[in-house]
Amino acid sequence: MKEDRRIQRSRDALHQALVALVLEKGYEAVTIKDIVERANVGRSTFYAHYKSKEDLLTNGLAELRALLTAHQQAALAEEGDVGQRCLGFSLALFEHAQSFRDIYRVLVGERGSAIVMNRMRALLADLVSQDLAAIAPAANDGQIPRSALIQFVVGALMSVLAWWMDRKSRLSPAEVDTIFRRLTIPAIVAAFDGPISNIDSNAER
Amino acid sequence: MKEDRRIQRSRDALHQALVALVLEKGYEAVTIKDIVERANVGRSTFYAHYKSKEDLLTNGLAELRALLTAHQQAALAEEGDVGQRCLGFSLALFEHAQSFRDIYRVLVGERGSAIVMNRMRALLADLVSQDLAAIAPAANDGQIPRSALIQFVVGALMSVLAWWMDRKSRLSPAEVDTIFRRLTIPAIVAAFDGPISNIDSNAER
DNA sequence: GCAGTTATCGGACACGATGACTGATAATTT
DNA sequence: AAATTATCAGTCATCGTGTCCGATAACTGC
Repeated sequence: MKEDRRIQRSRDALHQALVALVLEKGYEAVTIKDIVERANVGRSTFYAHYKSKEDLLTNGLAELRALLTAHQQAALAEEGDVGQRCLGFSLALFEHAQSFRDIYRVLVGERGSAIVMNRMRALLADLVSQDLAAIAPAANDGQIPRSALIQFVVGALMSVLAWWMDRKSRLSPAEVDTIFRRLTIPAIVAAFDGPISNIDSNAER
Repeated sequence: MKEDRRIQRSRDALHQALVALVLEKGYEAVTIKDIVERANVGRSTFYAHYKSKEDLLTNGLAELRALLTAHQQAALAEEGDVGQRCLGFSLALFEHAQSFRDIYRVLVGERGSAIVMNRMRALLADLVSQDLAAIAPAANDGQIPRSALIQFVVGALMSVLAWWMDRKSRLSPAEVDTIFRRLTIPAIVAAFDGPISNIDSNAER
């Protein structure tokens, strides 16, 4: 027995309505009344499926998570030197972001909410954490706590992503990815290296 | 004629109540009723001073802005090589954050609000922008847009700050600052350098 | 197709937060 | 001491939330 078609239609409509409305007014300002009116479903129907506005959001994020982890696994499986495999999912992320620009602006951009962004942050932190674990399994980081490095990378990633989304820059996903990697990889390398006394003389290994 | 002492008392009480409540429940969950009850202030009094919850918040942020810009100006005025002047305000920021841990957890941490964090982000972006302008006045960045670099640094800074605040890590401001700089400075250097083909051979200048 | 299941609808309800308004009271300033 | 004015308590209309119900429609499995 498949899932009732009515259920799919309602859920889809609600998800789409949420995204559209958050882009217009911001997450906090969106009311459930707004959502059900935009989705053209009855009020009770909403509560039949989701407990609250946040519940609806959480549900929508599940798909994204699955998609990104799949991309990451694929990237990790491929061959290449550390500089290529490290953060291997970033290009896929930027490409995915371009395809679903609207959703991503809600996830990382100015119009997002603390709740949404925290969810996204946690999701990316998982990815980065696994990625770093695959690159440098041991924990002999050069005095820099692993968790700090993870948060650093996630923050940088979300910032670059938000920067790209909010401005109308015509950069391609590959170009943005290049920017991100050129900035981030040196930081990761520096984290794994020993102490650095000066900037001008870096990476003598 | 100075400002009425009753006004100061009311405003102070409201500010303190807001900070305390946000730390307990998160910004969104705090109601005006909560605030006036905690502050022991009449409901109408709140509306006599502030238009809304956000208005109260904005008012509180003004002081912080003044304090941080002052710190930055002082740091920029001092002498030293690029590695020292660059992001010279960061240590002051971390020290300030330790002194006002409660407030900063609202500003950058998990319990903060999108509104507050966006304000904080804009504030830091101004500081970083001026800082980078002082270091590298021209705009011949190595293919990396200046605005992207600014957002990158701000995101990294807020992430490290949030990481430090949210965990109970006993690190001193100086230690956190070292972590932040060791990660960020290489990224900035890489941004100003020419194209890099590989990670292992970077900074050949 | 038909019968049984079930999602949806729309209305009603209680509840809590908001923001504005009032007159009386108390504190402060000059 | 007198004039000013911030504060208080209370009231009011409005809005969003979350829940419940019966009636109606749509869907599924046979």
